[in-house]
Amino acid sequence: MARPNEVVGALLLEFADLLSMTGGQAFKARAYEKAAKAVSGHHADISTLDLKQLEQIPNVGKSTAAKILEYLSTGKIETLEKMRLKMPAGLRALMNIPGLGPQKAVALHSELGIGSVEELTAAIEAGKLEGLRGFGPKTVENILHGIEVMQAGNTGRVLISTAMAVAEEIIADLKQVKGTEKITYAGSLRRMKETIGDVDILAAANDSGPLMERFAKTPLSEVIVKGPAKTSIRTARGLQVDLRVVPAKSWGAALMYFTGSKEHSVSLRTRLVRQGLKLSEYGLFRAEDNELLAAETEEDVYARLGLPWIPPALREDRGELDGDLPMLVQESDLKGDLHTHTNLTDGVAPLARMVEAAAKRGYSYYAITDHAKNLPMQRMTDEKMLRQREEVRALDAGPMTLLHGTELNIDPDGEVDWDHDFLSKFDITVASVHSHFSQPSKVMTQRIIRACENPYVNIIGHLTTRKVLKRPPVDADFDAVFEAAAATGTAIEINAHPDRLDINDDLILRAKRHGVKFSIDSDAHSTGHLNLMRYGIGMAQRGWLTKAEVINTWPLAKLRAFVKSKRKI
DNA sequence: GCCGTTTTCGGCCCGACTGTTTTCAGTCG
Repeated sequence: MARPNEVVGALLLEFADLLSMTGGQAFKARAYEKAAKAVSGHHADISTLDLKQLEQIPNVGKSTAAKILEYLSTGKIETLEKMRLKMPAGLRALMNIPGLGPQKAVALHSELGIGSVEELTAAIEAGKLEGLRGFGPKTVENILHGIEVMQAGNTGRVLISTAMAVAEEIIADLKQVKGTEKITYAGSLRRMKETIGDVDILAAANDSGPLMERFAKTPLSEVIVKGPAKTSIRTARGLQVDLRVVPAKSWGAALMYFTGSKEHSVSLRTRLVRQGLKLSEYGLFRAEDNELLAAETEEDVYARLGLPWIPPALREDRGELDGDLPMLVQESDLKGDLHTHTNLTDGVAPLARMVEAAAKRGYSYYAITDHAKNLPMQRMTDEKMLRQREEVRALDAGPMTLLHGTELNIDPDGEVDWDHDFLSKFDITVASVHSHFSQPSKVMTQRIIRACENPYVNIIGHLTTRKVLKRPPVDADFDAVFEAAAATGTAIEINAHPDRLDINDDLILRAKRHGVKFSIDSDAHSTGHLNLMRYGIGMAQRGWLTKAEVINTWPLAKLRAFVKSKRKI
């Protein structure tokens, strides 16, 4: 079952949508949207909070707090129920059609009684929209196309790696255009969010024409809008890509503007309005006389606002404007990878190739952690594992130190594959849940805590076992797990594979509060996967992590001491 | 509905683009 925070967040969002459809309440709707986001992302379980504590959540006031309490005690929110009665359930789905917002949705309902996507399609086919104010032939055509796009499942979010590949390909192409002074990706991709809704590309050039022309001709894509400052396309796979072109002198302000997040920008803007300033994509200006104060670099603009440059991963309005910023962990801080596979189990590359590729990354240590024997499909045996250890020792000629480890299976009771004697011969171990995902929360929690208590388990791998956009996380009391991990000296993995990104930023922030240590690992099954670390680093940065909190940035001696001290418990 | 160095009322980011409009509303990010 989902956390109460997410359930209530979704209800508040529905409330916001319904409000925006009734019109004239735009600010109220926005307030509920903000509250919804704050509640979903709040670190504490809202079902454990009282009225006062609920009101402490930013953007949650008396009214929303009361609604949350009402939901927690009765299972529903009376005012929401009443609003639902006024609007057909399918009307909200109309807003998912690209180009169709709340105003048009409600017009379709009040004028023609349309309350679902099916009814809208039928009405268009019957010509009923002709003559309806605001619905000219072009609009109707766009709506039909929007329905097609939506029904093809082409409006959702994509993995960050998918978006990154598209962005890097387009940028490489547009770099060739004459007159392009700078070009980079911005938006949620630059902030390293786990999924990406659309790709924002920013370029600096005096004349935007050639860039826009070239971009509009991107193969296998359709143009959504095209103008001198902004052009949007949709790729065949349904990913929207926006290109903005600004003069080089506005680069910093524009990069800030298009990097967002929206919440960060709004918070920043609200503050500076009070100082008599205003910020747009063209620069920071004094409000009274429009004097340009800063624009060329992000550093300039933030500095003029009395702020340090804020790393994109922190720009989520989670307190980054309020005080000291952490020295975020960087990819160059990583001294090794502690979770990797070879073709002895389900990897595709032999040991020597993996080691060679890892050495090229400049690591000072590298752990081989093939699957353990209780995962039958991997056909692991004691003998195979011991033979691999000999191979690892033979290959270990430095300067990169090889660690022989394994990825253990946390069985349904919290036990792992081998006895203490066998386990004690590994240099380091990862333990992960690979089956029985749907245990009740209490059982799952105890299961993982028991693994943490095993003196030979050093890292819990992909804790929630979720697959991004595919499989939900397991149900467990993660705060209890983090408490146990911190107490036993067990690190929690940040699995860098873009399919997993497990744990994610929200959980990292919660884990941090318990004093947990982390390990950022590629979980590589091929040499190419070693380079996926960038996504794990992105997630760690979004979780405000510093180098000191990440065990694979530590020197080898300190890492070995971390393993050793747990075995003494 | 929420918030506060403009603090219990009055403002809430703001610009680009499209379509329909005859000066602007709606949508989007």
